[in-house]
Amino acid sequence: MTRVLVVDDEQRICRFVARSLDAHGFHVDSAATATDALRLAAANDYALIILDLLLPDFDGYEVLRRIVEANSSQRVLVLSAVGDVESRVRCLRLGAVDYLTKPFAIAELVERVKRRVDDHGATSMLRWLEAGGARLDLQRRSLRVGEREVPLTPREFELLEHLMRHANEVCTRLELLGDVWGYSFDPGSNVVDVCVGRLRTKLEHDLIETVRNVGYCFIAS
Amino acid sequence: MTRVLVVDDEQRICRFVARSLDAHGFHVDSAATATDALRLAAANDYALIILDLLLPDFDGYEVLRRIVEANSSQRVLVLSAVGDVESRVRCLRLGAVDYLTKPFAIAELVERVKRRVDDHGATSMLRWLEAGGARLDLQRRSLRVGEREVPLTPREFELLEHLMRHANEVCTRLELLGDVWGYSFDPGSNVVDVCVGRLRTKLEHDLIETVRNVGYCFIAS
DNA sequence: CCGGTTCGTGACGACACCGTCATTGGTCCG
DNA sequence: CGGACCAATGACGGTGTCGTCACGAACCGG
Repeated sequence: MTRVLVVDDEQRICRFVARSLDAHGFHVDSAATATDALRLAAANDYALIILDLLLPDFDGYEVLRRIVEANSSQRVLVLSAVGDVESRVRCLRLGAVDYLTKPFAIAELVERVKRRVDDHGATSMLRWLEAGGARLDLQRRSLRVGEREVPLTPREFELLEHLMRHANEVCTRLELLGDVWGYSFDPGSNVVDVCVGRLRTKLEHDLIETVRNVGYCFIAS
Repeated sequence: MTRVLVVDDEQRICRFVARSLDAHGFHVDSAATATDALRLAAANDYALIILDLLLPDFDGYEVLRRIVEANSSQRVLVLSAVGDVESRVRCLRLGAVDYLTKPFAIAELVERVKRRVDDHGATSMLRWLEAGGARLDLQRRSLRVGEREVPLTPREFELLEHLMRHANEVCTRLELLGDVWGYSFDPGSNVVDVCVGRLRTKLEHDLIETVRNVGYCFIAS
């Protein structure tokens, strides 16, 4: 069973989250202090660690740093009361895979956990992603569609990587803005649409489907 | 012992290369046809395959494609009589790790084989490279030096990656031009020097040493 | 010490990237 | 059918990247 560690000093939240994840088939451990968290993280192999930044005995960033330093492939989802951009980028730079601000809807947390756990297998470094006649070379950051080699800009690459990693799933604009652009807010423009448009002309088959009012979806079959 | 496969239709070359590599401590298998090569590649785990593009029974590019397709982490060094740029980039795009034109000095081949074999362990996807107080994040393509996060341009990243992967070894300009710029010729300008210069200002400690008349070397200690 | 070669660096310009916006085209619903 | 909303697209410009070059500094041999 997939193991997940929840780190939060509030017993209430810990139990709440644990119960919800448990109901979705995860095996959940929990820790209320940084010391416990680090000990458990070192002793077990968790698919994901859900880490509250506010802990009694240690600075949250420091805990994150140590966890990732000890095991660089450890995936961490940060929970935080502060939602500002600096904190977000700081965590992502330290190696977190996602960042969610309190208060949060439990449904969203579960969704994100599922997604990040699924990532786990895929992220562990394949050489390329392949779907629908398109092959994305993750090491060379290039795209081959059919027999032709198509150059991608960095942004286009990151966007396409995200879409292909979640092939056949709908990715919302906000999710894309967060994961590809690093925004935790809506810039109020159509950046995503434009970038998707540019990708489409390069892919030349309609591999990216638009889901009205929601976002986009890469069609794998 | 490190296993290497030599694929060449000329018996003479096969034996010659095999003997030289054997003398340097490699366990060498050889194949004279594409069919044999594919069979052996599928059956064994080679640290490196040295592949002549000119084979009696198959197109060399096709063989390369199949080898890499069957095992995307298989490293292949291409030997070829044609030295033009198109062939080179085509092979590298298909997944080759190096490209050497015939005729070649056996010493150079041995050197390259050693280097590419050493790569093997390092390349198999660490999260980051760390040396001399600098940490290069291979997934985020960013650099952390001390406590500061320094942005790198794509070129700078690739150059620094190469230098750090071969820390404490001298990298010649030609080697860098080949591996980082994809040139198989000398453009007759000082691109490398300029790019190294830009990197140095970002690293801020003199981690990159210049080796007069040869090239550059990243100092790890 | 001197001349030649090699290396470092600042300036410049071409070009690509990418976010914005306005306009057009599509879709849904009353 | 018409209006409202949403998505697609072409144009534009700011900004960053990167190769080139020229000039000065460093180095080396005689």
